[in-house]
Amino acid sequence: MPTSIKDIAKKLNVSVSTVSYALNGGPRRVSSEVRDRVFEAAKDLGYRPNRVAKSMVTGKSRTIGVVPPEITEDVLLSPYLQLALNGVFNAAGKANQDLMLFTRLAESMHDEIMTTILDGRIDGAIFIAPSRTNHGVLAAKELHIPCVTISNSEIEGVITMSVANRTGMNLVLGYLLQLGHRRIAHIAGRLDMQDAIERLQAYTDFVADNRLPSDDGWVVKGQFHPDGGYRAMKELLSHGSLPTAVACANDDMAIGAIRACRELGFRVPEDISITGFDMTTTSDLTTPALTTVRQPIAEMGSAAVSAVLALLEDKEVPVHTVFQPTLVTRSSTCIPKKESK
Amino acid sequence: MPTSIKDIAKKLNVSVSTVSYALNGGPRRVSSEVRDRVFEAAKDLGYRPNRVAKSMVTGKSRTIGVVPPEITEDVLLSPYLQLALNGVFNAAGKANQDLMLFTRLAESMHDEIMTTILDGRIDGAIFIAPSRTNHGVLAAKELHIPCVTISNSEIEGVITMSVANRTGMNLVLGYLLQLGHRRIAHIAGRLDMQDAIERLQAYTDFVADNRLPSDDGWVVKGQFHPDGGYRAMKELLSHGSLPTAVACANDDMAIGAIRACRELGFRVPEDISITGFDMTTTSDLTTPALTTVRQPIAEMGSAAVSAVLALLEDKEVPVHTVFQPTLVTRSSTCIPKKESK
DNA sequence: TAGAGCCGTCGAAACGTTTCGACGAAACTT
DNA sequence: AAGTTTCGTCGAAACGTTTCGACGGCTCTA
Repeated sequence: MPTSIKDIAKKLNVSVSTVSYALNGGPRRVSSEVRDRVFEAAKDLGYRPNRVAKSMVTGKSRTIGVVPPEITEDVLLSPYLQLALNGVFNAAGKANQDLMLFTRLAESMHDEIMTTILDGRIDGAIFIAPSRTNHGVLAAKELHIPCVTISNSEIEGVITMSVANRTGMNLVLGYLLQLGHRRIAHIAGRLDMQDAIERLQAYTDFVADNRLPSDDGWVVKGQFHPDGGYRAMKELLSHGSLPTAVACANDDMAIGAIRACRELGFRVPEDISITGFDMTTTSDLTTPALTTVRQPIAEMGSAAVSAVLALLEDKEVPVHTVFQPTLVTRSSTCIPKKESK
Repeated sequence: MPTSIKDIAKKLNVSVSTVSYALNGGPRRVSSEVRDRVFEAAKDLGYRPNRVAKSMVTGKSRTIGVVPPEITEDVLLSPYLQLALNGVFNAAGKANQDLMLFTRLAESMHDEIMTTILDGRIDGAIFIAPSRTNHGVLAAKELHIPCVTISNSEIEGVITMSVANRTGMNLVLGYLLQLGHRRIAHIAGRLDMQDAIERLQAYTDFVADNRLPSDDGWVVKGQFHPDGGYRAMKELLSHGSLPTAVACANDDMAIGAIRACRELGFRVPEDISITGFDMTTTSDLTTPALTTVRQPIAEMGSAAVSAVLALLEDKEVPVHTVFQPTLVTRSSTCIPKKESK
């Protein structure tokens, strides 16, 4: 039904190849007279090139696949994913690439994923925060498909854009220490994820290195969501020995933690300082606005797109690019009040 | 390079059609013996079906296009778009459809857009909150491509999922009135968008119908972003005659408005009640949490996906589906304090 | 003015599928 | 036992492109 290159050829009594050359300015020259007539006919007939057909012969689609962390209901509501997707989106736009968002990779196994991803619709894929056993990544790697992850779990041989987690954690802990805090607790993330592990480790090391008081109850798991943070904070506050500051492994949990404090009558930051990690768009909407660690996610998204493009051209790409986080001090932290040491 | 159906056929000394029948379980039957051998060979050779080739012959791609409002930097950071995209994403996953996110439709004109969208990669498109002159929508409509909008600007003949804006506004204004407010101001959105217009109109009518006091300075434009809301609120507060409540046309502006109040020393809600619209994920992170109007965006996304799918099967779809909003009362509103009438 | 080289054009193959018409062989009819 | 179905299979066309080899006609150059 839609007009094709053949229709133009027929109408003009020229060959399809000539039409193709004319339309693409393509690898052979065409007389300007014919070229003009081709364009005119194309316009008249309302011709639209069929990208699928083109893809089939060229093997390229000018489309990059994006795979969200683990596909469960409402992933896209995660502020972190929002940030990352936005970064990738902006960069893709600039690079003239569209994005293919995979929706059904959740429960699928290795084989099925390969089938879904590697079906020719995309040139390369970006995995956002895949778990370490993510089948898609493994599949892509195995088949040498251009594939980049925005993540802190390095998977051997997979191009990764990551953030210096330890640095970030040290930044925030150093700041708390400098304010005068010594009794610092930590709400950890999902410990099956590398980020959570690294941030926890940075905390443990920091406490040891600076000979800060520690307490078994001061490390609580919060699963990276607000509710987890909320519960973790309640647990911390019901504990005998109270910290003066709590460093959370991400903003979402910090938000939950603040809510828990408020409910139990603790003021933030006067009674207890709280910090986040990620600098999501939500982190300055809370009261008080969160002191947090900014990950340059937009830049990472952009770098990921560039990396996929470079891989497509068989260029060398460094396996591991580490981005430096920065400290963002806002009002959820202050000098601790003097009291029972 | 990758193995194709032909390789399987060759290896097994059968025809490609037989292999295709075996793999797809149809449309013709294949002896179970051959079928088994085909599957085995497919596995051995690491066969992955090529979706692009399939698309070319079937003309279908099992992919739905999603077009964000107007493509400028950082669209994806908008909480409203996040909500809508999430709704579409969830529904698409359930319907076994992937999503194609268009990144480069911003400055393009009519023709170019048609070329980009209608190039065979998608079966249908969902436009999220397109402006009334959106070229893509017009193009899709013109060419009878399955196309659905999630929007309140009805475009003639285009399937639309919208929210009853007036109802929503009446809900929130009615609530304020019931609390005892009579001096109510409005921060309006971008008046080139239908939502903004309808919400403003609902406000104007409500004020007139209930004979509420009104004031020229009580309707301020806020452009739908937090900064706009912030500036609008400052303007309102610097005005001689103060309202006791401000109904904002969306949550983002309400967030800005709250910040402005705080900076100028007004307490929310004690001195001034503030309401939003949309119930974005951010609306309960503010202090106080926003009283707002919930749009069932997830449902709308889901309905949009279903509609595209139905259109693809040539089913009839109602041109206009209106969803009912609900009032969410939280703590940014309270009874006005008695003072100078 | 003959040979070389370039130019513009054509026809055909290729990409990986799906599906239709054909056709023998086997399985049912009566 | 002859006719009719059904079954499993094959070959080929089709989808809309790109691009390669071929080729005739020009324009150079010597």
